[in-house]
Amino acid sequence: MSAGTKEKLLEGALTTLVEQGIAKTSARSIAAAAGVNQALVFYHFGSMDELLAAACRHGAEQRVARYRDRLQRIGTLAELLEFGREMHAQERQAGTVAILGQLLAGAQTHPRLAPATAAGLELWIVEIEKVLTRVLAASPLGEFTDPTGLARAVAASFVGLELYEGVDPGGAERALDALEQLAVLAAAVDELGPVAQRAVRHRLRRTARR
Amino acid sequence: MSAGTKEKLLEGALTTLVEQGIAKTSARSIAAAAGVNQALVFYHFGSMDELLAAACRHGAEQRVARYRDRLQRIGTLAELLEFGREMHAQERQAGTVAILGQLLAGAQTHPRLAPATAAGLELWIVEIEKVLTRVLAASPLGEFTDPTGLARAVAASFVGLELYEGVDPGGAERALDALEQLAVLAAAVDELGPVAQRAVRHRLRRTARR
DNA sequence: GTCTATACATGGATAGAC
DNA sequence: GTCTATCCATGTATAGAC
Repeated sequence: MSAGTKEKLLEGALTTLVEQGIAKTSARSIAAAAGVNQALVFYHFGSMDELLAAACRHGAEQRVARYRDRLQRIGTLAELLEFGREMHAQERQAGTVAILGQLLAGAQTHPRLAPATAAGLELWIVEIEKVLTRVLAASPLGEFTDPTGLARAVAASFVGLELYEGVDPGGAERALDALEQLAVLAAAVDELGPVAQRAVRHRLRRTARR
Repeated sequence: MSAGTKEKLLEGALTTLVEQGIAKTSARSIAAAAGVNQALVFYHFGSMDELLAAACRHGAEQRVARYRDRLQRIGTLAELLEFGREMHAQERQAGTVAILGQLLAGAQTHPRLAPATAAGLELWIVEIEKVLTRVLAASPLGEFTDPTGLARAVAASFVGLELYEGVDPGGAERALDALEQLAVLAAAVDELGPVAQRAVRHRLRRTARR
């Protein structure tokens, strides 16, 4: 059946990206991972470009769907932090971020792959942005932050951290801890008393002009 | 002359990584970029692995050296921010971050490349860590931050942002702006009056336990 | 839709002349 | 140290039988 094979190839592409990296992801390696004949890559997708582009979209949609509902019910920075840790652990194990890292690296010099990868990443970014917008609007920090930009920064940074983890797991863990410490710090500002908040705001308004 | 050819190959490897990406970086493409014979890759370096590892180290040392002195004279978060912007613009143009992105992606599934890439990144991290340690020690934020972890987070995030920029330049610019806004915010806390600082500290001490 | 076979390009690596 | 030539593996893609 066609749908079965197409699906197998999409999944095969994703596992190959994780296990072999973009440099060794080929029609043959994908077909082997999918357990199907190599020629079927071209029958179903026409070219490697198209298969990788489709796999990127497929993988991102599949994964983002797992969190959409839950993210919608998050209201505070502290809640977001806790759930973010959970998501991060799950997606790390699933290889989602590793896939994005490999595709992003490949897309740098591969015009056909770039828009597809951007679209895949965008699926994540949209969700992050929605939560951040909601959470920051209810915070004294809202006035000084840009959820649209921050969502993109968060997504890109996670990819960078995942790649870093591949060559220095200890360093990456230390980096994640430091960032979380920073986020906890921001969450603490949320709960500052009104006098202190006013003082902080006043100072920020004077300085944060750019 | 041997030193000349070795150097040419190292430089050729770096430009090839930027222009073609890790997936299409080969002994032939590097030799072409270097303007030397393909067989010389193996005469001088033995294998592609070794050449890439050497190129990574070579490139990082060369680039980091440009900033070491200047970074040593930076004393405040605001100064660091301004100089960081300058460094970022220069290194982006030189392709330094793009190279690290490609090597990191390749290293994920390439045991021999991983330690070399980690070492190259570490050269940058060490410098960032030194400045951050100095700057944060003089700041009320010092008590709540970990320069070692932050330096790693900064380096990894920049790689992620660079990769993201390759597929969505507008989004990446927005992300960088948002992060800079955040950094300016942190710099503002540095200059808070003593009363407000005490209030912030008090609150943070109570919350930032992890 | 799927398989075998195959053409044709590219890449890693070595041998041996210069 | 450098060049030519070459071997062999891997990769993209297509043709044609089933």
